[in-house]
Amino acid sequence: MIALVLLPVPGTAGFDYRVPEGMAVQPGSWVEVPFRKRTLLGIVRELREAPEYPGELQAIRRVLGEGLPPRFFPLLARLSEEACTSLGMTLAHVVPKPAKRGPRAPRLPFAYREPEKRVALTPEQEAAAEAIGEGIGRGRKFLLFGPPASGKTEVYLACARQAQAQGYAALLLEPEISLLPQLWARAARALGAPPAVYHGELPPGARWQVWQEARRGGIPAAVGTRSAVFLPFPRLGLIVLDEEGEPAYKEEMAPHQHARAVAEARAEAEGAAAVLGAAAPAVESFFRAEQGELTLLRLSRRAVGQPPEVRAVAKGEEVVGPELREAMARHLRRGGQVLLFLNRIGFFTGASCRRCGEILRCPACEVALVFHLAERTFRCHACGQAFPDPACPRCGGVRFRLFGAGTERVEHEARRLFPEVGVARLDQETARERDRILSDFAAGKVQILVGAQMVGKGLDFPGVTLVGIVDADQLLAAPTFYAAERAFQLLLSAGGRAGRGPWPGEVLVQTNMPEHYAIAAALRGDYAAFYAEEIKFRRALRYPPFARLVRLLATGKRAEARAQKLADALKEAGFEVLGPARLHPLRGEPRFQLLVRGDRDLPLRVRAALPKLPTEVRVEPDPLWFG
DNA sequence: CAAATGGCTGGA
DNA sequence: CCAGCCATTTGC
Repeated sequence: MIALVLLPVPGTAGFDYRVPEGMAVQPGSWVEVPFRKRTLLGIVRELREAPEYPGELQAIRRVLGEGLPPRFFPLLARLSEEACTSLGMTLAHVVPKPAKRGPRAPRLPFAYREPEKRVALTPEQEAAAEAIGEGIGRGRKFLLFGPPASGKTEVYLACARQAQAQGYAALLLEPEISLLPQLWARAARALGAPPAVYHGELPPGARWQVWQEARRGGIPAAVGTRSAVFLPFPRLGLIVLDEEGEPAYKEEMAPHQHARAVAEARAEAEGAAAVLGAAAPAVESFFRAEQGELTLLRLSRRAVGQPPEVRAVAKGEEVVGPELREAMARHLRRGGQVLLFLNRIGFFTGASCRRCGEILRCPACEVALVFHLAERTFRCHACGQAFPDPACPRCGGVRFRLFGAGTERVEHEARRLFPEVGVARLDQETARERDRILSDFAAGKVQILVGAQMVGKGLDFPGVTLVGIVDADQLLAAPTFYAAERAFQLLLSAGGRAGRGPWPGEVLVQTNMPEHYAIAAALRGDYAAFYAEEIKFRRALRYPPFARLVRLLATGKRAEARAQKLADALKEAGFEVLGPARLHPLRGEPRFQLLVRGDRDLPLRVRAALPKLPTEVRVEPDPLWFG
């Protein structure tokens, strides 16, 4: 007997190995095999009578358990092909490896108390849950569109209960780990038992254990992040993507899959109902709902609290301008809590030489260095290198004019302005203490919480009455075709953190472009208005959903020549190619990027046109970022 | 991917 | 003429 084994090696369809007599191997098994002078783990793709490989075969050393039910191969093979990577590489990233150490209990959510919530559904929620319930077992796909605090989670949980009642598993996804504890706590109560937890930061033992349990059919419900979208439930009834427009659902590593696409493919293949939930859906998803590819379900109003009052105020020289300061004072005086949101970390975000004006940059990455006060050092945010004592590369000067504001500076400002209240900061730098910070905030030990990304989303603190967006304009400058969509999403969801309790909320947006359509629509909480403008722009410039894109990133010493060669070859083959464009180098490595534009089957056509690619070129279908 | 191979440059 | 460097090929 011969086994075709998929190994974590690029550009191969697998390797033939002999199966020793009596060894229990089946498609999907993890096996240990000799490979050159080392030992590798691989997954058996299929068993054959005769080898395809003409040479001498080696034998499988041992079987380490079951990895993946074979019915998943076609989906994963398609994702691999679209990203021009091997199925073996994809499996190595997607399927947890057998863990030697005994499984540890998954680390459970932080210990703040989940506030009691009303359980009865509104008629709208009821109707949505019913429609989705009918899609269970039928592979239907839904877009659940409702403003912040309109009770989407209640609908998800009602659907999960229905799935369970019919003997199906329910999978509930969030874009970030930080959002899992609340969902987990609510699901535990709504479903009568705590759901399993699965995400990329689980220790290997726990990962393996949860995956195996799911495969054996022993898990009725799970919450997780994008990596959980592959959990191999034998009977999957429901997959929910909460905040489906969040870019965190897109995997950065090959095969660069989007959890939404995987969820939909699984819904089609396994008959599960797929629910994409959002207050600000991806433009692409809303468009698909309009086209009838997704069933649109609307929740029209808040089920909890009342809509916040949202205002734009001019962004002047000060980090926290006078209006925002006044509003903070007012809310704090009344006992409210304040969230301040800024999407950049560090203290000063730029430095220029006092003698010659040169901007201080990372010598290996060319990006502007950011000053961090706590560490008393400049840092490159591309490669992470620290520069405690930089000198101007042009004139040797050592005095700098520091400018720009990151979360650390906002925190500092908040402490200076309101010395009598507790201030905390939650961003990448303090993420390790996330649980403690959020518990302190929930307990009222902290009144002002300053944060980046992770503060804007999902968190549900009834005491928050004021949300301040420190710099809305910066969101629009991102290097992506969907900067406006992202800005709208972030403003709306950050704003949705205000007024979730009994007290009315207020949102202040510091901006110098209050008339920009994304900001203006976000101020009114008007997705329809935003969508109407954005879809015109996408159509005019032929961006998704009116085209698909594939990004090719060439790195290494000969990146430029390589990118140019690829561009020429693709143009020759009739593709529409944008670039090559030079990106800032990373750790001294040059990077050049191409974008290819085309229709539905673009990734496969690109793949067919580029039979063998060097490892220094990565291919990313449906990219979101071009930086 | 990491190791092995093959083709070219350059040194004496 | 071969060490050293690169790009390319190979592994089963």
